[in-house]
Amino acid sequence: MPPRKKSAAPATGAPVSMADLARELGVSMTTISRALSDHHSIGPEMKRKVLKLAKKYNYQPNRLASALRKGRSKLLGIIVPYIEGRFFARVVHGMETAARQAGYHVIICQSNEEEAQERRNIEALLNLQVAGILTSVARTTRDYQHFDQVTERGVPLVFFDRRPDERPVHAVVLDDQEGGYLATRHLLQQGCRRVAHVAGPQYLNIYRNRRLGYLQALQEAGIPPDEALISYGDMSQEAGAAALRQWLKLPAPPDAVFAAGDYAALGVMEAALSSGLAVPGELAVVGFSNETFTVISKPAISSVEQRCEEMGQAAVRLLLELIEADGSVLGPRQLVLHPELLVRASSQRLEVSAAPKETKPRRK
Amino acid sequence: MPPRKKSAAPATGAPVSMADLARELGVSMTTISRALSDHHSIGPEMKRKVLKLAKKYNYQPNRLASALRKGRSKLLGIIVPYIEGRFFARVVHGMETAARQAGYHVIICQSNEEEAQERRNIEALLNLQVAGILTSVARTTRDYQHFDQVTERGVPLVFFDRRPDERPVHAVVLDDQEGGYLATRHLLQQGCRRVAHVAGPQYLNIYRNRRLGYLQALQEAGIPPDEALISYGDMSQEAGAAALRQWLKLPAPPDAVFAAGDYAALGVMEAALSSGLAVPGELAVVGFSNETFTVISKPAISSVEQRCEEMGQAAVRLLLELIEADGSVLGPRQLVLHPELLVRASSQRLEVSAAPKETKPRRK
DNA sequence: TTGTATGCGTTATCAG
DNA sequence: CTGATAACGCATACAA
Repeated sequence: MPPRKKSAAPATGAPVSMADLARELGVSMTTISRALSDHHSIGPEMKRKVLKLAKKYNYQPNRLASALRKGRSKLLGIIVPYIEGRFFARVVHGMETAARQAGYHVIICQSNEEEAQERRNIEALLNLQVAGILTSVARTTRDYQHFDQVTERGVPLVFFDRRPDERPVHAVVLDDQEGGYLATRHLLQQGCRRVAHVAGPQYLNIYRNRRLGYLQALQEAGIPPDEALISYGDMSQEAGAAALRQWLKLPAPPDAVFAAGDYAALGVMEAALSSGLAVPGELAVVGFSNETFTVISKPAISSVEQRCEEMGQAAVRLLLELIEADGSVLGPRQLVLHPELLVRASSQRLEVSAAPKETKPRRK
Repeated sequence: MPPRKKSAAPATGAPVSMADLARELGVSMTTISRALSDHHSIGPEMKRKVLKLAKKYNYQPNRLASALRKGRSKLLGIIVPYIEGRFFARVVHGMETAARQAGYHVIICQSNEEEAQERRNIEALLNLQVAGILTSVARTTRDYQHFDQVTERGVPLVFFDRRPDERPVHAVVLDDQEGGYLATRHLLQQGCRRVAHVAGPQYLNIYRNRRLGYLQALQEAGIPPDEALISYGDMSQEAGAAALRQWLKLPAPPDAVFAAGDYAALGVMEAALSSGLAVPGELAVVGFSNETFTVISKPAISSVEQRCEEMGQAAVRLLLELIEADGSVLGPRQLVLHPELLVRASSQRLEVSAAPKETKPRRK
């Protein structure tokens, strides 16, 4: 192979290093390094010259070398259960945007909801010397010591949406209870008196909290909860439909349903319509997650918006704060985001006088 | 700060280096390095000892140092216009999966459809010494020299879905023309004779090709194309609705519509239904992209599935091939994936005797 | 204000 | 089969 040329020349796409620039200018590498990082001890004269030459040769710093030297890279690791769902895709969108603005880049890993994969991802990210890690715990994770390993190594860790319970961790979460409360209260305000609930797996805190919010709203309205009106399932469309069919057999069937997920809400609604029930007239329905199809379905489904992008951005901001604090942060930092109820046709019983369809039409 | 301890001890989460292991075992770093990378010139005895110690101290290699030394990392850069859409999220899912299986990690960047951002992303990825780059060109990109820069630096580059026209690049794309052809032919086979087309911006090759497929099917059936039956727009739901309203004013309105996107198809369908037209009875509709809502809408919308995950995996496989070939690949490598028409209710005019709703029910 | 020297953790090239 | 040594490109403590 051809020997390295003496004078820096961008003939081919050859990478130019600081040493090359130093040689060319007849100064030391230190000067170059300082000039490029805008160190105060460099004369404006020199600075100009260095920058000019750097531009001329299109100098590009080797971030890896820099990271190796400094012991920390400008990389953030993200571990999500899966990326193709709408929720995580939107969160990652917010994260990438916030990270980029701060000069960081993000490495995406998927755990596929498996603890073992999560463990491997953590290890790999640490080996890549990431500056911090953002993660949403896999469904199957029961043991959390691989997360402890992260903080023990001095790498900041922020959980988002799904966090380990009862552990003092940094986290950004949605107030799911508030979401459940808002949805249920809204149904009660529409005049409904027997509000049923399609609940998700209770070992997941998000579903537990949505259910708590449901109960809170009932209690506030002085309505005793009725376990017969709560259906536990996997939140699928079919689960929602099945739940409704059961409820219709009751002596006093519900006049409203709050489903902890949009697919279940859709299932409820379709089962209702095909049983000849009017929606929202005889059965009002609210879902959760603001999936794309909620706007499109007939009638459009009211739903709780989770502010995914904000969650992503907030998580990155918190992580960067921890990174810059460099271990001097004491207690766990928590950030709770507030959900937003989007009222659409499926729950709109009372005629709203000249009001827009969605209470807060913030989306484009 | 406390001085580095002499003997490697995992008291805190202190990173253990090869030097630590070497000291502990009383051998040289070279031996450690070789034993860990399973070099042939290391005795099985020694190998065992090293591996045991590495496990004991939970040694983790510093990938950055390795990459710096070898001049290439195990990182792949991905640049997508945006990650939160279903299409790119699914593609990235396929990419991450394939990359992980090969021991690589992926860095995600978004261009936000802006050429300037695309340029910055490329620069940043090169500075991170990625082993290769996967990208889908931003809408606004007119100048391609930032891509040339990548290959000039010796870094393999693979385009997916959106590729620069007329340039000899490595690319994995969907056969959009075939998609348009399949959709249109299917409508003709259903007995439709006046098939209209909602087309997208023609400066994007994907929409151009879908339109070509449409024309091809017409020609094959001996039906002369009618420009009055082609509507050009932004593929929004409203654009689809507007197109249909226009067509209904024609002396001979269409009896079928192939829309180059699902949202437009939905718009067409809803406009038709609200004009009292029966779907598929009086107007058959086929969309493109297999969006989630197509299954959910009433009637369910027939659509062309793009095999996003396969595209992502294929792109990664091609990229890895180029990386391992180390510049010895001559001409541009092309890979064309075949779309799949999913026939649902919106286009099903003829009764299919005891056939499943979707022709090839491959999805779960 | 600038330069010298050293090390970050790994791998490759020698020589033994 | 193993070891000493020199890089990779950058950043900093220290000296001038």
